Amino acid sequence: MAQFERGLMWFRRDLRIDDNAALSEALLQCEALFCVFIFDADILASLPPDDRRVSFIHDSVSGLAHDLQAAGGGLIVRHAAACKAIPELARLLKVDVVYAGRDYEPQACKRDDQVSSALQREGRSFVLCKDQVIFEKNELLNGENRPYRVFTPYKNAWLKALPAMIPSVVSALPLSRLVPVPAHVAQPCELEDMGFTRPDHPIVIAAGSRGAQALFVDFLLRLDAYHQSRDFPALKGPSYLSVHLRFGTISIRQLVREAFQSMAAGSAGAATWLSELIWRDFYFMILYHFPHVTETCFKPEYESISWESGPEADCCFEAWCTGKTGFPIVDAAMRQLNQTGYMHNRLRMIAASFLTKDLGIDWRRGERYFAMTLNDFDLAANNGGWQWAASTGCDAQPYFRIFNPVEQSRKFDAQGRFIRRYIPELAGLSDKDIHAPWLTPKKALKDAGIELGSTYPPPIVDHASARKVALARYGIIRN
DNA sequence: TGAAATGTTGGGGCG
DNA sequence: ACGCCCCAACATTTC
Repeated sequence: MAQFERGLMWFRRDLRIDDNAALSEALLQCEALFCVFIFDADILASLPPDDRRVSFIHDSVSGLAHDLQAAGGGLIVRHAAACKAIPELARLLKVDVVYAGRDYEPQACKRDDQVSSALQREGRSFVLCKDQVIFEKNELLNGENRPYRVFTPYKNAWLKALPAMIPSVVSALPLSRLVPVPAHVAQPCELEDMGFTRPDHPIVIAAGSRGAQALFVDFLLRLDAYHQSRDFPALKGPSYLSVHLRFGTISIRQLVREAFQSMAAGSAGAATWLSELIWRDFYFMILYHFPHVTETCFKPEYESISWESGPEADCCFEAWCTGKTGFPIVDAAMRQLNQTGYMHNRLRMIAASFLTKDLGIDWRRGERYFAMTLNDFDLAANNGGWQWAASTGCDAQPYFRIFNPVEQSRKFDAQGRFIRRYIPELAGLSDKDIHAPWLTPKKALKDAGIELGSTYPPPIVDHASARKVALARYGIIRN
């Protein structure tokens, strides 16, 4: 027996029908269910017109609309401020309830509070369902009944609690309750209508849940080798599913189910990959319990660090952003980001370490740049990753653990294959020389057609001295 | 999910 | 054969 007569499913970061917690619940509780996606004008206003992510979302929304139509329903699409548009639409459609997947970002929580009160003022309900994560809020607490701050014990508790949390079978949904888009609410919502254009270099990953499933199937063939290949940016090691997880075109439960089963069957690759998925849950949890991390260091004492600022620092930051630091692995990483919107995880650590430790620039500036450029940008994971690298976060690497960009390059791109891909002007250097052109004999440079300072920049800092400066900068924490 | 600095050991060259 | 030195290789400590 359904609880409500008419309902509205509001899709946000869960652009799929399969294994969608809020949609499942809405279908079970409503006799008739409308569906909507809002291109939130409040968010879109700050994005450039050719933002890759907007066209990816647009494609994914089209796919979702198609899937809903095929099931006998439909997707209402709007370009508006969501906090107003949802209550208005609820009134127009005379629904009793609005369902959505819960969002843990502070701004989204605020928006959902507004939507909730606006709906309740008119006697409608607003139901948020856990969908983005496996464990949320207080579902995993430590012995003192407090949120975990260290990853390893969190992971152990997570793994122990998992079997009870994940349902192994998804029951069939009453899709016949889906309602098509009523003629009087249909509106055109093409990219151009919203002031956006298709980017010259769109996200290369296929959008929509169909794109996600194809990618997942392909990754499963490589899963067992994940732990061996994932750290080498020249290899096809990662799942590349992050952008799909970001927009919910694939379900985290589906991924975890697969990873857990393979791990139980003895796959070391699956165990390592599952650990990465747990990191994702961990950072969602941290953001939920400690929302101050969006503005300040998780560890308050790290706020007393004085970062480099002024024209010289601005110049260094610019060089970092554009991939002109003179450190090939860092520059290749940043050029991959700028050209594709993706950066390999190992390179994210190297680039973040370089900005904060070698250049002494505030992690928040790097975080903001990644937020603008990463296809898979997610506040919780991006903030967690940056604070980890900057040593300011919970369970961060100790501040004295400083990456040497040349050592990292030699270790993880030994043949320079990745560097050559993104810095073709260095391609002529030998495998040995390509990691540090400034140490290369003059003749070898000349033979490779390189002139430091004109074809490729000299190193922007001396790592050994930058390291000492960083230790002194962070040393203030000890006193 | 470091790397540098420092300490220790042992083989080999050499007088 | 022996002591001495050098230094690579490895281990431990430190940041």
